[in-house]
Parts: sequence; C-alpha cells; structure tokens
Amino acid sequence: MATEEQLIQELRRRGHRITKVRQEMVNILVEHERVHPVSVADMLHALEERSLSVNKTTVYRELEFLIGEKMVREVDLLEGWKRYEVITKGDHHHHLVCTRCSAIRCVDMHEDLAALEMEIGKRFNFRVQSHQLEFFGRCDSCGSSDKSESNSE
Amino acid sequence: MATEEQLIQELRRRGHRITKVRQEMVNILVEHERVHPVSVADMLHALEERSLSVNKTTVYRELEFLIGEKMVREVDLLEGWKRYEVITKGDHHHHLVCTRCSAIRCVDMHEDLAALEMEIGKRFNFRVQSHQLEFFGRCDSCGSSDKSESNSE
DNA sequence: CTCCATGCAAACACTTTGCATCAAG
DNA sequence: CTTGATGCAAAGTGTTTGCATGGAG
Repeated sequence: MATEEQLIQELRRRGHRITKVRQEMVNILVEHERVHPVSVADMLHALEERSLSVNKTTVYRELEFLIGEKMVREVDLLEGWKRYEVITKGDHHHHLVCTRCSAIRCVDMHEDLAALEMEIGKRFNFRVQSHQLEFFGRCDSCGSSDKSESNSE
Repeated sequence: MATEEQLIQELRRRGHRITKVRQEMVNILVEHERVHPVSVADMLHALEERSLSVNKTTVYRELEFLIGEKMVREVDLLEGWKRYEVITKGDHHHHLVCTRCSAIRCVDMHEDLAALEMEIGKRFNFRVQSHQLEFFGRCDSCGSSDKSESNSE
C-alpha cells in the first residue's frame, strides 16, 4: 500500500532531512510491510546486507522518529523485544506466530475487529483508540503434533 | 473462580513446599484475579503491605514457578514490563487500558474470541493455542477529549 | 553555514544467574 | 537431614541518554 517514495516525499514535505540511513530504513520497513514486523536486530542485519553499517542507537532513534511521524507502529509478539511495522491506512492486520518454528504471518481481520471494537464501546463505554491482537499456535507446516518446540526464523 | 486454598492444595499435592512467601503470592494473585494483572512492582508492594519483605529475585522466580505449574500467565500491556494473572479455566478475559489514566479493566469476550479463533483455524489452517488481545483507549471516566495524557494508577 | 542526524560510550530498567544460606517436610 | 526456597550481588539484554562530530539542505 504505502510506497517508499510516498513516505520519503511526505517526510521531505514536512521539512525533514532525507539521509541515506533514513531512506534505507523506510525502504526496509516497506519491504516487510505484509511479511512480518521487523525487530531492531532485523533492521541492523538488513542495513548491513546493504553495506550500510549503522549504529543501533541510530536505528532506535530513527524508529522513534518514524513513530512520531505516525508512519510506523510498535508490535509486541511477546518475544522480549519490540518489532515495528509501517502504518497503512485502511489496512488492519494481525499476526499468527507459530510456537514451534517462530514463523510470523500477517492476516487481515478488519471487519471482525471493527465489530468487536464497536461492541466494546457499547458494552463498557470505552472508546477504543487501538488494540493489539496476536495469535500463537501451530502454523500450517508445523501441524498439530505437540512433539518439539524447535526454532528457525 | 480459583481460590487460594484450591491452588495451595494442588501445589501441596504435587509435592511442592508451601512457604509463607508462596502462600501470600498466590493469595495476592487470586485477589487481583478480575481486577488487573499484577506487575512485579505491584507484587513487591502488596507483600510489603503484609509486612513480608521479599527480594525481587524471589518474586520473579516464584512467578516463573507458578507459570511452570500452569497456574499463572504472563500479560503484556505494552508498558515495558510484564504482568501476571491467575489462569482460571473457562474464563477468557481481556483488558481495556486507558491511555489517559492508565486504568486497567478486565472484560469478558469469550464467545467473540472463540468464534475468531475458529475462523483463523479454517481460513489459514493455523491451530490457535493462545492469543493476546488488549484494547487501548479512553475509559468511561476519562471521556473522549484528547486534552492531556496524565497519569495515576 | 546551520541544524538535524549520527556514532560512541555510558547509563538505564527490567530480568536472570551463581552461589551461599535457610527452612519446609 | 535433605532438598527446594530465598537473599544478595553481579551479570544480561534490550533500550535510552549525553555529548561531540558530521553531513543535508
């Protein structure tokens, strides 16, 4: 949905400087848009692969900056660290996390959640601004056996 | 639902020692069951109030132990630290977190979520084992104004 | 040339580990 | 007594801050 050019353009319009690091980070985030949210470690790796050696502090600060610009959101998959993904208006997806192979899949649950939020509003007089919804279980390829809990990104 | 006695009894049955600390922590967790999940800081406070000065390491270890016993689960409300709550079978609640006053309210969404999980199973061939669902927004008393984002537990 | 962006080291906050001591059963 | 529970200090891990330097516009 969101393209790198659109985002960069908008940042420029808002008067922010477009550096090599900023451009690449936006690019990486966009490339992962519907794949899986990226962790700081993912980001550092991806930058390294592009021959951009960036300090982790810079990564943290840039992500913080993009959150402030309302272009990125934090995602928590109970791993003990944060992940980040591009915010695309109209898109409202969630994640399926496999407890065996750790695979992450994005799924669209827009209508279902809209209904739930409305229900919450009525039932508890609580005006929902956002929510986090993630599912943990066995993905297609890991099946349903309860044997091991091995890993692999 | 779950009573302190039941849990303590079961732990005894499983051959675990019942210490003063263990008993009080179970008690505190049960008392917070439908109120709000407790953080380590909450737990230390509550223990202090009962004139039990416990080391934080012990609190962490005991919570870990109770998780291992399948009596407690971790809850993440995006605060930067973990919370814990008693697992009660048949009860399946979620949380409304006010972004203004930080109040936490437990709400029952059992049927709605059961339907969603089934949907996920069918649509993506993913066998859901658990999920996390939390809503963030304005609670009843904080209304809908966007003015300040002050605090108070 | 002027600030915003960056790197580096140190500080932080929450959590975990190692080891000696204590106490439940 | 025996072994699980506890306290204390230190280490770990992800994240943030302070400050000097660098580069976009």
